[in-house]
Amino acid sequence: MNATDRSAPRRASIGARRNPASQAAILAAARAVLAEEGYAGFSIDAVSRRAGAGKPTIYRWWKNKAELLIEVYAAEKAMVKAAATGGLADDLALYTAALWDFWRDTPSGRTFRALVAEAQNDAAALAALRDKFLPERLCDVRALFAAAVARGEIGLDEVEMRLGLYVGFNWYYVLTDQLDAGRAAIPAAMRLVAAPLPG
Amino acid sequence: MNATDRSAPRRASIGARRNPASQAAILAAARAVLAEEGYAGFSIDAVSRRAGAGKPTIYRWWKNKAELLIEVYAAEKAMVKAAATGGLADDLALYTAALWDFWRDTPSGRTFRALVAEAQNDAAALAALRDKFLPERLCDVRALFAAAVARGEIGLDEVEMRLGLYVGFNWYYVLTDQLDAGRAAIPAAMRLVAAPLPG
DNA sequence: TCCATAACGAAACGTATCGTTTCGATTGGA
DNA sequence: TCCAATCGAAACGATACGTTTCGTTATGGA
Repeated sequence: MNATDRSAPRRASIGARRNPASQAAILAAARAVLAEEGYAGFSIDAVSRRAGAGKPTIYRWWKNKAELLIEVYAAEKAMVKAAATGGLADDLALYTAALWDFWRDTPSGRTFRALVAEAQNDAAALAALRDKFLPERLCDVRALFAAAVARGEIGLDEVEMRLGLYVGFNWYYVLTDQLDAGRAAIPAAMRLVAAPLPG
Repeated sequence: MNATDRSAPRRASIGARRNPASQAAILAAARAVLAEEGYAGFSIDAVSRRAGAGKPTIYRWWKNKAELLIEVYAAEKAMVKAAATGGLADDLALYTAALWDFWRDTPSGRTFRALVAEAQNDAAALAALRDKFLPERLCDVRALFAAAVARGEIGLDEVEMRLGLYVGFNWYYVLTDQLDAGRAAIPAAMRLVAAPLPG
């Protein structure tokens, strides 16, 4: 039983308004639980215990588990930077390698996997993943594609299809926990994603 | 409460051996629960009630939820046939369209999504998905790639990378419940998956 | 200055799930 | 004949969910 590692700091009420320290403590606890136990151990009860916070406090800040997961992911400062070397394939390969490092070196990979799993449980979580989380996360990649369109490398009407291939490639390897094994395939795969349409 | 829709057939013991009728009833019940409620409602208790079977009987046949899920998927007669028109892109496009129909028209899409979600919960489920379920399901697609290698369309050392792109493309659309919206992108995406490596 | 207001953590609620165990009844094979 | 293994039913203890209640705390408006 190491659920009580953090002796509860016992943040008392600061009056008739929500305590930001509670929110921060809950986010940190959620990140820690995900990092140490993965999605299997990620329960509201566990986060509550770890944060020394009451469950009502959690539900006061987040509607459900999925929303908490999304914010945990977002709180992890996205160190994934979009490169711009001039070729879409190289840009994507650099970006993807950085993303996979990010997934491997932070709790974010596990958070992401938890989010996808939660989305299969709960329709609201799926909607949040598809319509809110994903568009935000794909912003940088979309910019790379847009630049390639501007350079005439690919057609504008091909962006969504290429994006589907790109996103799926990432999802497959992270969801099957094969980021290390699949790493070598990144450059060639990105060359295909960026390749001119044959025919 | 429609959990007791099926009035329990009450299959008594048939002696000192397991009753195949129980296995069949459990599989059918599992399929029905998945079809009607999705992964959220897919609990051992629910399947047990629906099948009119005791939970110990379920655990006598299957080690855990993931194994039951895998067999539910396998029991759905795979109507996805591999085509062979002579070109990898066309073969993949035909196969993928059939697979997506299969996912849409049977409980198999939901079963698959449940399996992926379960794999994020349970390490054993992930191992079963990656090392047992996936290789079996990818057999036909691998044959298409192998034929393309034999024809000289693609290199043998590119198969795994292309397979990663192919599988991920499918996963992304089914896991985000966008099979209908993504359908139009199949042919072009498969042309890329089958395209010669540029550079 | 006073006090209604709202958040706080703790605890317990009822419901649900898991995987296991116990039970009496059933039936084939040794 | 009787042992053995299965059957469905029921209950177990543990855990999780999301909610409610409780006594405490301190702010901010009257």
